[in-house]
Amino acid sequence: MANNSMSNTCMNTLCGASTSTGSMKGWALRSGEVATLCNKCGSAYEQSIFCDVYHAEDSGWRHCSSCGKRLHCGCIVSMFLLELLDGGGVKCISCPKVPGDNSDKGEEKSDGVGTSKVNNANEPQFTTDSQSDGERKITNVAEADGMRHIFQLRNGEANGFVNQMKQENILLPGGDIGSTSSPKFDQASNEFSQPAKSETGKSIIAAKDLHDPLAQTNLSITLGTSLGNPNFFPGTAMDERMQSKASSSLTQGLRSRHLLPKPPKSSPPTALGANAGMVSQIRVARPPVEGRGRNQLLPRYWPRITDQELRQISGDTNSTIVPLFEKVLSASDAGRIGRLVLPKACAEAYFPPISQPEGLPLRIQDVKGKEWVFQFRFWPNNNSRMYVLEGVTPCIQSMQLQAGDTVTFSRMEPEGKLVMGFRKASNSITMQESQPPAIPNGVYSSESFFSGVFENLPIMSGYTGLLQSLKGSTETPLSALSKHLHSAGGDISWNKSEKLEDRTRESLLLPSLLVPERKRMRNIGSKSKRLLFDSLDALELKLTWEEAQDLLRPPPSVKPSIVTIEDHDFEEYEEPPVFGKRSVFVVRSIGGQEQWAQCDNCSKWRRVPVDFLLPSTWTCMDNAWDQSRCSCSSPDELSPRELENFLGQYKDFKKRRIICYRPAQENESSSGLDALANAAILGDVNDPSTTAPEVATTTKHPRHRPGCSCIVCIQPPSGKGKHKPTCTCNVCMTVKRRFKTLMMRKKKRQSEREAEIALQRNQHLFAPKDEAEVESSSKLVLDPSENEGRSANDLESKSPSNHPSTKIPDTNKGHIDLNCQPDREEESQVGIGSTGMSMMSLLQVANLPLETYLKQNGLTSLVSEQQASSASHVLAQTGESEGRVHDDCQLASGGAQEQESRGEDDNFDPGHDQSQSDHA
DNA sequence: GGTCTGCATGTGCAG
DNA sequence: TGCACATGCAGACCT
Repeated sequence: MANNSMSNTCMNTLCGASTSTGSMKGWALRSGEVATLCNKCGSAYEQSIFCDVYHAEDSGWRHCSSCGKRLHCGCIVSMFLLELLDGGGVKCISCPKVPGDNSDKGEEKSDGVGTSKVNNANEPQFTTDSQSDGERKITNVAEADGMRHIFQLRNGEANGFVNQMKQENILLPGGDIGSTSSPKFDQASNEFSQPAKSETGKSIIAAKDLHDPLAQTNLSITLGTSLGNPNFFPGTAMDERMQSKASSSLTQGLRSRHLLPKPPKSSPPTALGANAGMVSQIRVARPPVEGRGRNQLLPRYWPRITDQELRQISGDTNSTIVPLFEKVLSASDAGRIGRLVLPKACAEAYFPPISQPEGLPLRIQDVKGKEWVFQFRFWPNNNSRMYVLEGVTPCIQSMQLQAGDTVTFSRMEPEGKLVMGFRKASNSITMQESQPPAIPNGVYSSESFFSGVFENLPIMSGYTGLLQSLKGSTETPLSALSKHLHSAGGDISWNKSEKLEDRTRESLLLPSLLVPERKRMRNIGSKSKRLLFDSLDALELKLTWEEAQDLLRPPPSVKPSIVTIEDHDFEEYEEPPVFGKRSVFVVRSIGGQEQWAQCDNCSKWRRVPVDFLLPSTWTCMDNAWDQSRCSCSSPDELSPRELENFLGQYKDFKKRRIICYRPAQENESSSGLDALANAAILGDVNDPSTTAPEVATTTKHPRHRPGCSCIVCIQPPSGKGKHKPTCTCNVCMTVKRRFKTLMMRKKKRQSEREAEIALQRNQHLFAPKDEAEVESSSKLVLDPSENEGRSANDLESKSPSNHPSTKIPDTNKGHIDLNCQPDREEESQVGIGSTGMSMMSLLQVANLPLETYLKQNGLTSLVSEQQASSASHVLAQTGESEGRVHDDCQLASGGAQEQESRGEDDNFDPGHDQSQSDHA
């Protein structure tokens, strides 16, 4: 047998081990499969190439059970030819269509293959290998034309191509290889006279036809595993499906060739064609050649490696990187179990064929050059196989990967080494900010593909990361983004990306950008219980009470009724508020406040009147105050630098908010609003040290009107210095008035408690214990006036768990209470009367000067605190929120002491009061 | 008790 | 409807 005499060299050119030295090891696998592994270098992709070498004479060649034609096995060509018979033996699949072609029967001449693959009319047909070279003409004219076209196309690179074809010929399976030498390769490469080459050429053409631009790419063809390791499962017929699968693998392999680094002009004809100019930068999924069967890789596994990344990963070496596939890590993959489930198609296409569940060790190099050995194996699963890589935990940990991240498998050519890259999938703005800027990370910004290597990714990676997240290039968000990019004039830079990011993020997470992320995340857990939810996203979505309040707007077309309380006008709406659009307030250095709104269409920022309440949607068209900027086509009023500064500080605020939010969450002794209310009353909301001095942005309180006494609005104006204790401005007066109200409540509760204790004491004296308890409890329930008179706080105070000193904010804190009743205060005051405390006396107390009251109640410390802590600078609304956040943080830790010092101040129900103010 | 291993099972998707 | 695959689970094995 000619091929037995052949000495082959390991395709790893750096290895060079040859069969003659015994360095090659092969396994004849089931029914035509063969796997080889170089003992020296571990390269394991040559199985299809040298299969005839490693097959025993008896098993290396099969004869068709029907026609007796000698069939090759386990090689690329035979993928299309071999049919495994249930009863044993093999059969060339062309037999039914080309019967009686026994010309090769018994012939041991290594013509390679029974290439009499008969296809449908649309398929190129090739003559059988029994034909002479002259007869081995391509009968499909179009195909021939295509081949000529290839040569013509490659004419300028003829030498290189021929060389490549030589290389391919070397790699090509079949008897040709086993029995021929390089001259024949040359001949073959020139004339495509060899069936194997015809087959390959066909594939090339097919690939080329579909990926024409790619066809101009580097055709440094190196047959990868994809070309030669179809798994022939026992008992499975090589039906059309298998063919297509094999074809898919083949075309994938061809595709891989086309994915080799190429001139920037070459762009895959993906749906991103519109972005062809950016294609070399954009992370575009490289689909398998389309139309080559139903079993091509699912798009989710298409590698999305930019050419630049390919060049990067290949580094200074001459190696080329052939992206094979990628996979988003599932929780299982990234878990401690250390098993990475491989997509079946990918495993069978790109990894060595394995016939035993034990599989074989696979050496995979990571992007840092470290080599890992994983066990590539499978489990039988529902008449199928489930391929896994075992022992990946160290590698996963080394790369610091987690569920949702992506691992990418590539092959380094010509070494043939498998390379495992990764790409982080973090989508948090904070995470991104925490990363070095060169490796912006995040779905909205960028990602660090092969982060160990691509530390100097171009700024474009911001978009590529985003695009990467958009699985499948045809998804609408991608198009939208593409449009956005184009609308941005193609000025793609990280800064731009950042701006986009800012804009989107500030727009409360642009849904269109969230959608693909969610879609992508479906890969890691389609089951609801498996969905991952980024904690910081959760944080983003978690609106605090006051944040939600910030977004509330008076209901449209509803006129408020004005209620005057203590010479202050309050708007009262019968309809519940609606959510409005977030805006940004800026305090100009020259003085004065500005409100800025972002157009929902073009994302440009427009200046709007300070007192304008933005509706839920707002566009430039609605900018009635500046006719020069009432269109999206109008330029930004802010210079890029101003905008950067403008948004940068807002981002800082958000970052601090996130940081602060956590400890505030952990300490529930004082809710944010509670703390804010107390802090506002004490006037220390705006600690200059904790707020942005000049630009403090947030939304404006919807009810913010002169005289509004809500928690937000009562805060002292900034930039005007501290208020004096004797200040009688509205703000100070409101603060004082509300504090008096607070004190009144405190007094009322004390009185009620005393009265209650006295009552119980009396009941104990004049009634049996049980009866007294029943009466007492029933009185609480049955006596509506008294029950109503008892505030919720009072009732809560009865509960041991709600002891004033340990009171935990009720569950309504942090939530919007749209149903609060403005007259509740009155009810509670009625209740005060019922407890025996004179309303007149309370009014007297209320009319006392605050300082007098405080002194009478031993709260002088609060006086000094209030005087010392008046926040003096203007609060732009973000500053308010920021102050709140900081106060949340500060009060979360110090809230207990503060509450303690304030006695029962914590019984002040800010939510109620807030709502009351709002409704007042 | 923890970890590993092999297999089973449920779910979503593609054909 | 079948397949792919994420994950559960039970038994074996290890510490």
